[in-house]
Amino acid sequence: MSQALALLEKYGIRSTPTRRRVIDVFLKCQHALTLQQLEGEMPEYDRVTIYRTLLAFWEAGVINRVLGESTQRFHLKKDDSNVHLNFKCNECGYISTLDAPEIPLNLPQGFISKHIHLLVVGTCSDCSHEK
Amino acid sequence: MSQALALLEKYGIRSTPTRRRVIDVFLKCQHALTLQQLEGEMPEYDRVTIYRTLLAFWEAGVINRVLGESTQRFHLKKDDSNVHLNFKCNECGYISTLDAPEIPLNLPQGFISKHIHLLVVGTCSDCSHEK
DNA sequence: GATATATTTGCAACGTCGTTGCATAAGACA
DNA sequence: TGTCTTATGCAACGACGTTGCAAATATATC
Repeated sequence: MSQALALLEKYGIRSTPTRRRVIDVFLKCQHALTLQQLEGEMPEYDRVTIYRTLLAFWEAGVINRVLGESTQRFHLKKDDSNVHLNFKCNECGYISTLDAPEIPLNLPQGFISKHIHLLVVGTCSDCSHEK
Repeated sequence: MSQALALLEKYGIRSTPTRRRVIDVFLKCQHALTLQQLEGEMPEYDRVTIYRTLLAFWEAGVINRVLGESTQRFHLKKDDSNVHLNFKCNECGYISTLDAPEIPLNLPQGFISKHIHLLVVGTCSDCSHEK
């Protein structure tokens, strides 16, 4: 069974061509993708359908939204951690998901943290080596 | 001299009614604001003018953008730290700027970090006390 | 203080993006 | 296979960020 099918089954989501295709694209591209990028990778599918597919995936917990960008980006969820670390390279623009460290948060009295979104902006290894 | 005027002078920005007003609004509201919220607070000024004012402030380093929201939010810069910590309350929706801790980032080889944006999502003290 | 120059303002308008409604097509289940 | 549920594609909307341009305003110079 394909990896895509296995994922859909794991999260209890109906298998359709669009959905299998979206997962394949995510598996192929290792960085976080915008809706537009997905459209570009699978032009035979409708924009709205991809949009709704992402919604369904998001609700089911298959993917994560990257916070920190004007246009939304998504990537397959790696683990169930509450800490989400993404790295945005200013040179190539790619957003990669990294393993999140423990964050020593010192929130003021009364504040309750549910999710921690970390976006680190800088230069990725590919781009820093090129110089 | 008003606080607004002092700020404008400090950053070498021309003083105009719009700009002084925008700063006053920021000083009054302690949380991060969207363009729309600013419009609401100063309806006698044009939407685009406020937009361009924010642009100018942003370029001059007067304000920071909060990353992590679909609609952009801005707040007066507190210090020159590279770590930006904002807290979004899921109940009331307000975004407050908190003092940022040291982040023990363990980036892979070759990654260079310039800015660290932290968005903590949860419940703020006001909303958690209400229950 | 008056004039010339550089910036800012307000208005109109556009493009992109996220989103919804609805009729049709396709998956699930008996 | 037939029925029911869910997904798809198309059209279209609204919000938001953005630009161009002419008029108004701030700053510099005399």
